[in-house]
Amino acid sequence: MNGYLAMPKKRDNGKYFKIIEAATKIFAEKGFYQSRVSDIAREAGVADGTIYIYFDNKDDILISLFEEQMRLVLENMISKISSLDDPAEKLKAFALTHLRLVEENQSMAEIIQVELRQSSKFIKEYKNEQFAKYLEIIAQIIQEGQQKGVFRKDIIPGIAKRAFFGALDEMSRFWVLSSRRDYDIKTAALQISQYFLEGMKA
Amino acid sequence: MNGYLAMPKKRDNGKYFKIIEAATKIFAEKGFYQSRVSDIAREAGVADGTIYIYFDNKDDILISLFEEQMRLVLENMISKISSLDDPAEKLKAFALTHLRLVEENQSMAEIIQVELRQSSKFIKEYKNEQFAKYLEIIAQIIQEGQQKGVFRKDIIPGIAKRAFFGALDEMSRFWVLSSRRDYDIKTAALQISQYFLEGMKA
Amino acid sequence: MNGYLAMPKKRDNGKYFKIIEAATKIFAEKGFYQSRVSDIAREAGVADGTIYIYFDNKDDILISLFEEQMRLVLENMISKISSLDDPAEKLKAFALTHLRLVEENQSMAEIIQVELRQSSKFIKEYKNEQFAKYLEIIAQIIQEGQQKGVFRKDIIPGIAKRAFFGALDEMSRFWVLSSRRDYDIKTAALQISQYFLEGMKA
Amino acid sequence: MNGYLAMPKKRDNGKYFKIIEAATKIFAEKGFYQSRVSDIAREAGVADGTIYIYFDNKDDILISLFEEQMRLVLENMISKISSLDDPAEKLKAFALTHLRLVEENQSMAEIIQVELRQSSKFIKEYKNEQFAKYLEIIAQIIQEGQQKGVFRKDIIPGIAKRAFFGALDEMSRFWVLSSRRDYDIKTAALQISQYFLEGMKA
DNA sequence: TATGAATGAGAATTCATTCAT
DNA sequence: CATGAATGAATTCTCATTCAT
Repeated sequence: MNGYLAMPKKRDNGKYFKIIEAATKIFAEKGFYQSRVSDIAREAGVADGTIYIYFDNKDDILISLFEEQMRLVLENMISKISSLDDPAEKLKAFALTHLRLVEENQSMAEIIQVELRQSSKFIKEYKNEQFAKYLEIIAQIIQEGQQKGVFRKDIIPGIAKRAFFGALDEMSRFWVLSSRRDYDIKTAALQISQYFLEGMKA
Repeated sequence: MNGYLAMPKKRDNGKYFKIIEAATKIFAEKGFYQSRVSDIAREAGVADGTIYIYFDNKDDILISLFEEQMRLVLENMISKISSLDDPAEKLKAFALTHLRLVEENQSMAEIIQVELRQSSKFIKEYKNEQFAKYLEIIAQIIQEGQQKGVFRKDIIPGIAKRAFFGALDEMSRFWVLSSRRDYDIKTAALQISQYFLEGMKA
Repeated sequence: MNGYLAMPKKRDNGKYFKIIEAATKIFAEKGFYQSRVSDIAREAGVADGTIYIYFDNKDDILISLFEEQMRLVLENMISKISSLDDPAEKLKAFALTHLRLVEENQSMAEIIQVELRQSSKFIKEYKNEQFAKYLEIIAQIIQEGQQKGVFRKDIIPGIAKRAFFGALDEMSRFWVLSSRRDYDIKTAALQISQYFLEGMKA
Repeated sequence: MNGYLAMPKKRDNGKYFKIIEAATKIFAEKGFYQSRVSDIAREAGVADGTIYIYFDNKDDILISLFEEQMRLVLENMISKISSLDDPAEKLKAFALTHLRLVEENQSMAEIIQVELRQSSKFIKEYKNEQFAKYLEIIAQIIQEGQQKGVFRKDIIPGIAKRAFFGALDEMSRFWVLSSRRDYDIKTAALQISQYFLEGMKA
């Protein structure tokens, strides 16, 4: 059932995901460059060499981990959003869902924030399509709002999507990296959505 | 005005800054971990060993580079803001100045965005102190606005400052990393300030 | 008989001992500080990195080499001595065995004499424990002789053991370092034992 | 008055000896290879480069230090011995003087013991003539004793000189390296001389 | 498939020595 | 003579990756 091209990795037994999980933990703890392949192997309970049966190299672990996770995140987000009609509600839902995902998945969030989204090595060489799709969800909400006449026409979706994502992202970075939690998720999600909703209101 | 203690070891001749400049270029090009100390030395036109007369180790180059730059950025931003009265104008000025600094100083911006986040915990934590000061400028503008009654009282400055910075930051990350420039700086700065100004208007 | 904990990391194949042997040769030839880890690796026929699978670092090679050898030397010496009854005969046997061990194991002897003394304080202190046991064999012979009434009671074993060992050691140092051999081993062993036996006779 | 050939070093001001003194302290503390030329320079209160005006290189410092000191030691020892007639008294005097010199000059003693006499690098390349002269003093005492009929004829001076020196040396190594002092110098010197005197008595 | 010992290229850092001032 | 900043060769150790078992 798995297409050859779309799923070139061996995933028969659980090892592929065991390694992904282990890498998620290790990368989040120490960062990509500080993490040793053998650390991941130990954490996953496999031999060093086994990693290279499932992944091409260390870079590939990071990218696979990211793709794997982003697929889930995108699915999750789309299902949450698509059941709603009102663009304003969609935006609020996006904010809340995003922050919740970060909270439920701290390690992954830290990796995406620190290692992957910002890593010049990867961001430059690796065409980050998953992330672009994620941003595009926001852009679509905004465009929909503009078509429905609830958001101002002069809002530039290409700017607003980044601004909105950046606002959420900075907030979650703070949480992820500082382990402090001054404001609860709902409050933060609401405040941020509010700034933008008011700011973009027609 | 700079205290003796804060002063880097030696700056007699221009070597200290020549190395900082070289490192800025190299780090921006290849990333911190991909950069070799000898790359920096070659770029700076000094011997490898000379680096270690002016810096303790590779990490110290990154930290010094950051400190050197943040001093300028903070000074610059404060001088731009303090000449204005209206909190709304201050926020707009912050946005514009921030994006301009990024543009004028691409390599440095890239390093701060990309490298300082993936570096060792020590550096991350170190960075946060300087960075916190920068964020605090925004918080102060917001509080001032609330006191003057131009911003809503229910805005939480601790959230808003991050949201606003994150919006700008995401925008500039896009520029820095993608080398595309779909929107000009003024447009982006205005749009982003506008979202927030409208969103926070009393 | 050897406890698990005292056992070097891995000895599956002969690599551990191949490296010890290679190091013995190289250290004896060039001295500890003049020897390169890669020299040892080449001599042992392994890759540089392989050394670090079996040893923690360069110092650890020297320590292991010494420990490995001292175990043999102590066992050897004790078995030679314990079969004898007369303290005078024991002392002669000690002298002869010591000089023979040195002769049969020139490289090792040179390392113990030369390198362990000039190495870091840690090694010096470490060495003393094993070495103390060796000296104690002499002290016991002397005490036994005093109890049996064949050695004078005013002999201080703590001084005599060092004097006797020092006499042998200086003799063997001469051999080891000079590669001259003016006197044969038996002659030297007998002369030296004689000085002391006469000197300590009751 | 200083012959050109015998005294090629510049010693005008006190710098030459200041450096020798500093090196003596530093080498004794950390060992030759662990000592940095700049450590010596700092200790001597001169610039790094100044060292190279007075010495050819780091090795040369060690050798010069040794020669300088051995000259004094030899002079001292010869003057002490030559005033005595009885070979037995001479041997006792040698032992006492040797141990006193060690005690009065701990740093130097440690260097001679650890760094120079045992250092394969130097001992092999550097023809240690001063040390040979020192040993020869002992041999002469023994030969004199044999001629006077107080020492047995079958004593081999070439062996006995080393045995006697080795006995003293091991004793002093113990003092120098362990910083313990279980027996006072006179006791040790007397015991050791006694062993040999009795052992060599005709 | 799975293993993990072995590999060896690679990189940060040190420090004896030089030489322009 | 004296200085000490600059040099750059040299060396230990790491770690991603391979491959014989």
